[in-house]
Amino acid sequence: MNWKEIFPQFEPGLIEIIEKEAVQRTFLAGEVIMRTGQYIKSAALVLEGRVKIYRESQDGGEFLMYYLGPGQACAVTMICAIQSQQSEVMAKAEEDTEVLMIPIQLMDELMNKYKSWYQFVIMTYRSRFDELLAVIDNVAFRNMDERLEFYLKRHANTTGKKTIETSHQQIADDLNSSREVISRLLKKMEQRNLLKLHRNMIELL
Amino acid sequence: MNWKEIFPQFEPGLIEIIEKEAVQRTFLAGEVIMRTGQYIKSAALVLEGRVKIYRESQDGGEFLMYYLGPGQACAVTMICAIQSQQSEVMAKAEEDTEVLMIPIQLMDELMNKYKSWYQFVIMTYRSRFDELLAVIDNVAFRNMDERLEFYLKRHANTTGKKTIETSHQQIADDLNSSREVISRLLKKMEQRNLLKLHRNMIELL
DNA sequence: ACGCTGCTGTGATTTGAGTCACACTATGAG
DNA sequence: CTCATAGTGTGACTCAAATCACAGCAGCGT
Repeated sequence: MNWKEIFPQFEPGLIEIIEKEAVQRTFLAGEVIMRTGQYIKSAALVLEGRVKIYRESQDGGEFLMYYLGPGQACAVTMICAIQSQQSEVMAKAEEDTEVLMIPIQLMDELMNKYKSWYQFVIMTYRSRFDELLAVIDNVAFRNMDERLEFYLKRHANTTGKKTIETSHQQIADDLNSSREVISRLLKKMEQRNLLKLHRNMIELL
Repeated sequence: MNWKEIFPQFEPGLIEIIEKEAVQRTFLAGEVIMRTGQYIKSAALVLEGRVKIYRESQDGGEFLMYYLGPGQACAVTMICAIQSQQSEVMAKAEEDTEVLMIPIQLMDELMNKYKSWYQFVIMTYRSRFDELLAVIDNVAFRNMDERLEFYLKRHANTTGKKTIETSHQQIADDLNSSREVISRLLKKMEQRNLLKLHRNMIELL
């Protein structure tokens, strides 16, 4: 996987230094890329696949915040990285995923020297911030049925497919709800002809 | 109000340019500093007073995200400002407040030229991000009673006082709940000797 | 003093969502 | 094929929170 095609905006000097210092890694579907509390030693740029970013509660709850696709990076990681702090979130590979790891010691230098990197980072902050605001909207203002609808649409958007291959239990976990509630709401949506239910798969209409 | 004392870390060159280009403004308690959807033409640094940052829902709900005190700036504003976009949030003066407005055209230049500004901005991102994560934790994982406790403690922290001068209705609005629920929960907390209720005032013990 | 108006207390009821209990599939391993 | 397992459907119940409906009460203007 050639990462230069995914970040065509990067300047030659930047590409050179990344080439020299960064490491490319592969994670299998389901593998945890970074856990809450772990010290961050590099910023991760996603090249291929999909990464889920979770917030964890004390009592084992996992609440999905957003997805990262190719060309995206996790703002939380970057912000933590800059100050070499611990991760506040958990990152998990949803599919087999390739990631470019950039050592945090480089961050300051890259920010100062390379306009394209600076802009990439600012853009990342902006878009992750927006996602967080959307998440807050959902949990603060919306009921479960609307949140579920949002979840399904977002999933479809990030994959580009109109089918969602996952169990009701997984959806319930991501929304910090319970399986029965999700099953019932999905049933209702099926009756409203918004989707069609299959085993381990939901087809949007 | 001399802002240089509030930002002692700023470099001389930075101070000079701010002195020349920035505008100082006063807002009265209750005044809206920035509304959702408004185009942002400057980044705002709080010098004195307290600012509440809200997220608004379509149907008129106002959900409190966090407070800004002296020396703090709103990350949302800055991020929007850098890309000259519309505000995603509403900012309201909680007390009489003084604010330093820095035109957005300067942002890029300041970021590149002044290390102290760069660090201030990164710090701002970091701390606002953390606050947002805390907000998400609360609405995603906590019940109303715990959220209320968090609300009161945060209010006390940002003001430094152990009394909170506000109505139950205002608290309910900030938490996107209803007045009766808040009144009842407060009553329970009073019975547990956590606080004492007065008219328009809550005394923490 | 009188009467508003805004703040607070409290019961009754409703609703959304979580929990419990259990039945019924598909699917895949052996 | 057969059994085990993971996924799904559904009713009954509980609980937190929102809503409805009032009733006091403090403070203020006249």
